[in-house]
Amino acid sequence: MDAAPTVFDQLQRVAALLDHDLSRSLEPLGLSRARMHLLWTVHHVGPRSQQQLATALGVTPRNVTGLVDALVASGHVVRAPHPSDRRAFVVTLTDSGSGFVAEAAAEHARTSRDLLESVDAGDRDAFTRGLAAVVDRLERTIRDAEQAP
Amino acid sequence: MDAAPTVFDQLQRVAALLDHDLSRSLEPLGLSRARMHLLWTVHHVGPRSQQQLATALGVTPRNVTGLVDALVASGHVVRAPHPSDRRAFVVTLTDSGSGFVAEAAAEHARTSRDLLESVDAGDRDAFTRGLAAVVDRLERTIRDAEQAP
DNA sequence: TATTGTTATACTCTATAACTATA
DNA sequence: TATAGTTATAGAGTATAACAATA
Repeated sequence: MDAAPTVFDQLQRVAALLDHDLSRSLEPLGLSRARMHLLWTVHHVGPRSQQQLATALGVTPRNVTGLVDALVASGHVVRAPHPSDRRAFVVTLTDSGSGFVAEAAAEHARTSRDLLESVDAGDRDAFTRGLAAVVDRLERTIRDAEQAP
Repeated sequence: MDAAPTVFDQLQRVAALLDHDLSRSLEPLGLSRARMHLLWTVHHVGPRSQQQLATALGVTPRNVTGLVDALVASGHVVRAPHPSDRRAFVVTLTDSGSGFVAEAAAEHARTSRDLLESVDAGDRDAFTRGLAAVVDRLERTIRDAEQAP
């Protein structure tokens, strides 16, 4: 018989399940994780140049070109001319793109409520605090690892 | 100013951070996530045929062919003849592969301990219970969604 | 000279379909 | 006939490098 799963195991399991759940909800709408991520980022930081999006997403500018191409083709974003720099485009959500992000946000809120309700009422505050602490610790670990390579 | 992050947001953040951390630790060793997943699976379920690995990993047999090819080339696994079915191979870890999995397991244990220690001592039990409840809920949600498509 | 986005090229992971050798 | 694994082909996501237009 196996030992009890560690916190790491469980968090990995959560990651896999979230990924599975997200992909499942996105697929019928013809949107991949990477494209949704770009859509989501544009929604949250506002219309930006492809360079800025590349930085925000942590991928190369070339990669953003491909993702924006696909999202333009599917009608979720448009490339608008940059007001002061004729080399650059400003990537902006269409109504369709905005509606899509709003729907996704609503579903996230639903899932969030369900997940929190699945936690015993007396454990909820401690769980929430613990989760925040874990996020902090992971962020710090990664920052440290990147600063001293 | 943004509202406080939801449980969903935080779990997604954890997923992204874990992914980042794992990729970072694997890259210098020349192992991708997908290959490590196969290695890990062989370690946990024991030497298996490629068909069985495909089922365990939730990918196509063709995909397993490619991953095993790469892991054979890097010396982490070998294809042994199946004792009773001459069509099949049994994928087995080499010493190098086993050593690698052991190292990864040790690092996971370390990370797990660090993460749990980052949670306030009084919150730890509730956090652990809450995490288990969330995993259960996610698994149930996905199972339900797959049974009634 | 430096930056923005693109073309060119390549690699990994993934999938489906057709094929070979065995069962 | 059915199964195990492979070849053939395709597509998404990612990367680097070289190049055009513009800053």
